[in-house]
Amino acid sequence: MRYSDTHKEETRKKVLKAAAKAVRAKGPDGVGVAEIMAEVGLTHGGFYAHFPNKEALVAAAIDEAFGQSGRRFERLTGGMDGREALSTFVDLYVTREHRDHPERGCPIATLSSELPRQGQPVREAYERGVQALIGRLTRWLPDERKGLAASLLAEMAGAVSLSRAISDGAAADQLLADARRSLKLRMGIVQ
Amino acid sequence: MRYSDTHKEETRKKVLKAAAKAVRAKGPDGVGVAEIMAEVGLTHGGFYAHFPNKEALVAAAIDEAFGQSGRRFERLTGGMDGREALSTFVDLYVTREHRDHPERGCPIATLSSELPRQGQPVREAYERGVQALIGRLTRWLPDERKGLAASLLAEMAGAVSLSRAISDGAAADQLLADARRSLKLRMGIVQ
DNA sequence: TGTACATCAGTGAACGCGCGTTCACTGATGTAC
DNA sequence: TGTACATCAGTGAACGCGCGTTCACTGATGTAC
Repeated sequence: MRYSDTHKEETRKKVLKAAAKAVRAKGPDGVGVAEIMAEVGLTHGGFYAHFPNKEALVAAAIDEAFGQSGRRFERLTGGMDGREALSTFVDLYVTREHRDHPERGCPIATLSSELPRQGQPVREAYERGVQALIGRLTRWLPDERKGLAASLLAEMAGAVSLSRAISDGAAADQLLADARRSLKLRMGIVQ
Repeated sequence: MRYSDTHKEETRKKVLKAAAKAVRAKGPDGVGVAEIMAEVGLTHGGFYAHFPNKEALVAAAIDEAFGQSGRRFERLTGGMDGREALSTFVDLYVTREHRDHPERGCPIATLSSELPRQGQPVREAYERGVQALIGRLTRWLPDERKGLAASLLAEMAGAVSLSRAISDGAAADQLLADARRSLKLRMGIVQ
């Protein structure tokens, strides 16, 4: 063979990472096959040796994006108890930093509204990611509040999402601060 | 003149309404000029007598969509005091009905994530709509909670948006019920 | 009153462009004999 | 050991399609004289 045994797999991973980045930054419809391949240093024709079509790439990219975010949060909350982990999570998620950098943020805040209109494989990948995040929050929550995970996640994503529409920085900060306070109350972290 | 004095204005309004419907159902990038004109019974070439370009149509359609929703909520809460209006609003907004029918729902829940990536005129129209809704909520809230309007709206839109990603109907209903309870607590409607 | 001209919403062919997808080909290397 | 052939990731031209936009034209009616 012309290339090493792992070469093809490595190329696929590079394509996937470039696609995950593009999906975060521009949404599922903002990803272009030729653009992604060029970013990896290849031409568009080679794409179909790795993925059957664009939709499969987008679905895989969404899995990858959720995977990246998940691993990041695992790393940042590793060794913490539930209470501390939740508090850290809220303080990382519901922030000006997250508002201002969708390209490295949570896929939910970036994709929520347009995802219901995507094809089934893409919607399934998205739901897998959402459920994984709900699972993570559920594990951290005390027994009597475990059922709230989904609605807490909705509040977090909604706050970041709406804050991106508000051009007045101070008002956006206020929104985020109010959301953090509400979330921590609901989680039982503060009174 | 071949047409009545108001004919052109009427046509423009029909185009705008069709566009508002399409924007709600398919997002800003799902609106096609030819499709919208066909829906009104015209051909695509005539479009440019009414709008300078597609972006202007989308921006106007978003204004129109927010206007429609606003008038609907005004009608449904007319004559109520703040407390009752807020409660009614939450019970209309954070529901399975709204989750299942984005095409007649709030533009925020349908557009939030993709709007930051739109051009300036579209983003401005969206922010106008968001601010109008925040204003409406603020008027209804008691003095000591007025600042919470934006974060309450974020929680409502986030709940509807995320519930659309959850295929298990019972889990989605639970999310919405939890959100309604949290919202009414934060509004001071229930304890 | 009649005729020539202006007006203007709407028509539909055409253009340009981006983009997903296909496909014949390349060229380096492994394998069969 | 040498030669012919198979393999396969990647190339790049080409195709089809959708879509926004342009533009010469239509045809009904109002207006000037």
